[in-house]
Amino acid sequence: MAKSGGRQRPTLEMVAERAGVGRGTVSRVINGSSQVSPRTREAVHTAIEELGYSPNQAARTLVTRRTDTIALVVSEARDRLFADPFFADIIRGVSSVLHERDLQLMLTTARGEAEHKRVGEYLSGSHVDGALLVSLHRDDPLTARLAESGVPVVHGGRPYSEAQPAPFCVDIDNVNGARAATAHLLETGHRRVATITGPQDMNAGVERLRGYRESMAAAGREIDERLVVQGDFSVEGGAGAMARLLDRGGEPDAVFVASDMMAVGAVRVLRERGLAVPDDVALVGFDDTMMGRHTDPPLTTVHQPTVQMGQEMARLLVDVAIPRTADSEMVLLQTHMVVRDSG
Amino acid sequence: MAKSGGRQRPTLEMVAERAGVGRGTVSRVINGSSQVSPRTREAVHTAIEELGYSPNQAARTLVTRRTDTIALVVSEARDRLFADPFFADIIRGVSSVLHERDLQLMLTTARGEAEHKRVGEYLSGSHVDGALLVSLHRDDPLTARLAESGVPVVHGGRPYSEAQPAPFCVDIDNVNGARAATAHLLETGHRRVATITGPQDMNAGVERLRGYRESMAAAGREIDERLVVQGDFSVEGGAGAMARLLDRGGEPDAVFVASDMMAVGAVRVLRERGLAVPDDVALVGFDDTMMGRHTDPPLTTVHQPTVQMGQEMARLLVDVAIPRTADSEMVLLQTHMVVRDSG
DNA sequence: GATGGTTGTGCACACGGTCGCGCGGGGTTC
DNA sequence: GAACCCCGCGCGACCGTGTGCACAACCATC
Repeated sequence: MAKSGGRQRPTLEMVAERAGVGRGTVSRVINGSSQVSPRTREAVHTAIEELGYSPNQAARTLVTRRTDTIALVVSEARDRLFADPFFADIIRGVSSVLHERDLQLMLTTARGEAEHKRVGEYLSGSHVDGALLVSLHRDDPLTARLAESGVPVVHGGRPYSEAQPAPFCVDIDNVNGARAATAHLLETGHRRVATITGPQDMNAGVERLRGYRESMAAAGREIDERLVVQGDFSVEGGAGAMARLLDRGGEPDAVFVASDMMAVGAVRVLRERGLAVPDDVALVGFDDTMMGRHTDPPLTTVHQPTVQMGQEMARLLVDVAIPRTADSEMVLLQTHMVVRDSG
Repeated sequence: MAKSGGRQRPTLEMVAERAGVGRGTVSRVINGSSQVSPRTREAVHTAIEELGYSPNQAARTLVTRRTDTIALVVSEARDRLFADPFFADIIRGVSSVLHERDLQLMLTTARGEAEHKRVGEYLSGSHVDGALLVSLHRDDPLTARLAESGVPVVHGGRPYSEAQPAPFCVDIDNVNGARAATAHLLETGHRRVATITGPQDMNAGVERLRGYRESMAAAGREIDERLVVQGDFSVEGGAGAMARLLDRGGEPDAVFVASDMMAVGAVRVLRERGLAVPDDVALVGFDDTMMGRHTDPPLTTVHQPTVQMGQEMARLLVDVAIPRTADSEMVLLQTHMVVRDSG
């Protein structure tokens, strides 16, 4: 077409012409700038400046096969996704590292067979240099699909099953955290310590329940199964679980709740029933999200370094998984108790 | 490992060969599939299936100049960004619309001259089809830069100054919302209604203050300037502002707080000083984020349709700004009061 | 059976970079 | 002063896809 439109984006060629050099030289200046005289470089730089040139990523990607883009895939329905500050913190951590490295962040959510298929195809299409997978459930086929197509992947939290390959993985010590939380409730003199678990098709949910059981066993307590109810990490799920817990008649005087969001829901239900926190029922959460700091009472909880988890994931992907400097690496982050007023 | 070095991504050419047709035909089948016989199309489709072919986005972008990717740029420091559930809701709305349209979401944060320059260059580099700008401050040079380079842009919230062009814009009626909140406090019998404002280098901050002033004027109240303190939309900012408000001695018995996050901070400070909410000091927030629902007491606030705002932004960008079916369009969303317990 | 119209397909160029190859010229060494 | 090096740079072949254009094949029409 004719150059009618006027405002044409400048190309390498135009920069080269203006600077009085060849395309290749301009390219060299922009990238590694290996072998080029200071004088020429200067000329090229001013030409770039004057034209307001910026390289066309598509053209570059076509030949280098690098996109300088990382995908963050969250396996949740969109409306649940951002309801939990946990994800916000992950994004924050990931974002900060990618920013240092001059990489872009692509945000994707997917839940269910169909969407996972779509996302899998997309990611396999060399649109991104690698992918970060978060919040995987048991039946998520994404892991296998990506492994097959050779896309570098880092998992946040281990997949549910050992069968799913996760050579690169950043996780927190869920078992230990849950153990500490439960132990805290036991040590503060509570007789009937219940738990509201996370979804049992996620590793984090399973492990936090295991920690609870281990801690109870270590203290020589039998577990009344009426005191174990399942939630889904959401506020409403927590509320529902707490209601069921009370209705079952196990008469808990303390609850280890496997996420802060659920704890928020639990507190609401307790208050509705006229029960005081922590006097009638003590509560310990998990995650230490912003929510817990500002509820009433402020939540005693297990701090997990969520932002750091995002950072480590990004680092592992960019520094190890993509360059393939190792075949596998696992980062395990520790938790610690944050004692506030709820338990 | 680099096993199967032959594991080459299939190209159009390979598909064409397998289907016994020319490259062009395959391309036609994949895209508009305008003029191609059913028999040929079938053959091509099975060839695609068998090879697991997926088009190379970079090559396609290079010639079509379309990336099928939209950028969401949040003009805040990264650590403040996701601390506010407001942004989470925006992302949720944007994401849902983009998903329907088969578009990808690129997430970017930028604060300050240098970062804005970088982001501006990046976005001008035809890496995305358009951009969504959120949380602009007065001095943000991004708007002008992008307008100049011809990148389609939709603003979330009007820019601070009329001088900054924002042909496509989705905003909420801040003035009306603030008016309603203030009026509510006046109508419930409060004598000395103060306000904690948002940052005054942002339009939302300015307008919510204006709504407060208008409402006070309409009720015939003089404004004691000791009752007007500035916050920054954050929890800590709200806490600091509330402390200053109390220290100034204006003796407020109610406060319109220009964001829920600040209200959370304000509640904390009031409690620390032994003041009851709402009995000693009533509070009305703004935003109606998840936080406000679970604080104690639950926050009376001005609901703004944040998710919908994200959706409208995405729609406006994709349906109007990018195809340029109109030169400008402004969407104004209404707020409504949500009366809970804090005021 | 020749002709015209229609439909479907192959061909080749363009998109804007990267990178290896090869060359010219200035500095060094005998 | 000539031979040699090597640094700095231009040149052109790709990367994989979209698309206008020419053309072949087919059917209908006279």
